[in-house]
Amino acid sequence: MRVRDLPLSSSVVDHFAERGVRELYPPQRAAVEAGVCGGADVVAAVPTASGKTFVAQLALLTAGGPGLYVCPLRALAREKYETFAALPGVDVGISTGDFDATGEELAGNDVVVATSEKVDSAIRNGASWVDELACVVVDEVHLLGAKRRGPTLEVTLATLRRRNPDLQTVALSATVDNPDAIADWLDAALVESDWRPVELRTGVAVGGDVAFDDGTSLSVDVASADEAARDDDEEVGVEKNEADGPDATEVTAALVADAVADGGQCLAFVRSRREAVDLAERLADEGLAEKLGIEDAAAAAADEATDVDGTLTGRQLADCLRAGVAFHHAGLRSGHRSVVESAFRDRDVACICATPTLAAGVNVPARRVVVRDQRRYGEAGMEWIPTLEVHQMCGRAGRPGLDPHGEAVLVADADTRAAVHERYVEGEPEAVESQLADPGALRTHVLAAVATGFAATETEILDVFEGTFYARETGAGGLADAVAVAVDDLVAAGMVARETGGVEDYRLVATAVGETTSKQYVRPETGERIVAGLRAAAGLSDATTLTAFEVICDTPDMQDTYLGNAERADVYRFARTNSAHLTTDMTEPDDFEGWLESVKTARILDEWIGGATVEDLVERYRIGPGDLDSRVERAEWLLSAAEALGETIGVRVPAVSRARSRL
DNA sequence: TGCCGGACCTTCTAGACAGCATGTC
DNA sequence: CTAGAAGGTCCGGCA
Repeated sequence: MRVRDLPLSSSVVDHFAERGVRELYPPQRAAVEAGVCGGADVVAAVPTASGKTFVAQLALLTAGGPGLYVCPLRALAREKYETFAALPGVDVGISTGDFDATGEELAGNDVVVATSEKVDSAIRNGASWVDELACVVVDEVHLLGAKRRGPTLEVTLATLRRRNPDLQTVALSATVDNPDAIADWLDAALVESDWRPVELRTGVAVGGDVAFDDGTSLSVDVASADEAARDDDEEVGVEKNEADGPDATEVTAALVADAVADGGQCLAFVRSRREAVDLAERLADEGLAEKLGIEDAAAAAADEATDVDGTLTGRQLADCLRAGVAFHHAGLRSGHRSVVESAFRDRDVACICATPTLAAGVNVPARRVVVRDQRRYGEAGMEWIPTLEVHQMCGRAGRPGLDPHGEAVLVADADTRAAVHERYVEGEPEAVESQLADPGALRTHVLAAVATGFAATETEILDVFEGTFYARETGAGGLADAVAVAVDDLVAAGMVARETGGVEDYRLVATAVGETTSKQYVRPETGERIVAGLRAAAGLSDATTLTAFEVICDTPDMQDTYLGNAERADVYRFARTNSAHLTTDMTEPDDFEGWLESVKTARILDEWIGGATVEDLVERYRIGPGDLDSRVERAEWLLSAAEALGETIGVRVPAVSRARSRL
């Protein structure tokens, strides 16, 4: 099947031809046969890099009306915005929290790219363009299984489809265990495929020996440092059994060096941020830049990193980059992240050592992917990383047109080899499960349904949820009790009121506070905490910016910052000496630990507006530069929500405005 | 007395969405 | 209930 046979304008056909796209990939053909170009609802569960974006473009271009492309990450939204904007004759708009593109101007676009939260927010704020859509494409739908963000995805999609029954829905998913359930939910045709443009082989490494799933194998020389270690073991005797091979880090280093010697780039995934940095520094000694002959470009990338800031992290990154290596995790500022990402795409970096950020983020394909750690510290101690996640890491292997094939290597030892192979090489990815039943998620979406006027009774709320993945899987009835609880909670929180019209006949309406809470896109618990905080602050004789920060940092919408043992006493003392400026009685909070963390965050933010530098704060409070940035960003948002809430309850706290303007 | 090595203890752990008005190029 | 790596501390042995 050829591109020019599709119902596309000749300029669009030319556009694709210029990029070498003339023939459809098998999964793309299957999507066309399923009717993406004819307005049919389609779910495509295919690997990353198998041409999902093209399927999205087909749907959007042939929809005969405005289209919406929903994706989970702002960085992804920008990436897609650029590829769509390159299409001839297509007006594209972007709408994410960090990107200016105001309300009604989106109505004129052929395609709008947005995050799911932004779409949800647009609906809550009554944006008109969402009702005029002819087509919605949801990228990474499997994320509806995500704890916090999954529910908003499914409720948003359900609402969109309910308000616009003719809406064409195209959902793109990673390969998961139950794509049929998703297709069934959307009444869509299912296209399933594990075809990839570049062959991918996955293997398990024990010592320097890798056994791939296609029967091939590979041996790399692992540094001799571990030989000595093995001698030591013998002396100790039975203490350690000889099954313990060389160190996983050494194996990883050898695998990276091997790929680079062959002219290929590598991605190495590890468990924690610090280990990503450690690995990168360890690899910096290998002279990878020389092996790839990229010294000059690597030095240029290092200079770019240096220009971002003078943080310790920035200096470490620059040093690594100079040696042709980089690390990547969420503690990096976005400036550093994009330096690393673009340097890698330009082949100016041989290897990135990363936490899972990179697995789900922007496109950074490599010749070889090494997954050093398959277990990670989680809620229940050491947990196996979900198969889906590991597959997404592995899926980054293989650059179309550049690599003969992609290789994914899972580093194990003799003890774990079988388990790793079974779980990740043979094993199926997990099924996607709805998280809507979570009480917190339900509260916010029940409030949104009431505040927007879509529902005025519990029955109508259930109607809204009827189109949800949860309802299709479990039956909407399963939600009835939980919704009743959510309504009670919201009434108790002063977000929703029952307007009685008869004995059993009452209507649910959002209170003024409930309405602005929903429109400001904060969770009900956050709105409640802010309202209480504002009232308390108004009663304080000396409310300062610290007061404002304490209130917004004590909400579930502010991420908490780690409070080390050594710091605890210090923060406690800080809280005591500043108790006149805090809205919380120190003997009161039932979650004292959590509150102390909030105080720490508030203190950081207060010093930030007081003129402290990133370098200083990062060092003194042991947080990543990127963590500081994201907290500042959130504080701006929450302070504006606090201002709006203050206005609706008629309580003015000047310190809030002061804090906000100084941010 | 001073240095070094090792047993033992302590610390720490992935990621990232949202509002809005005003100023600036 | 379940881990494991890195860094710090303290003690003992040795020159």
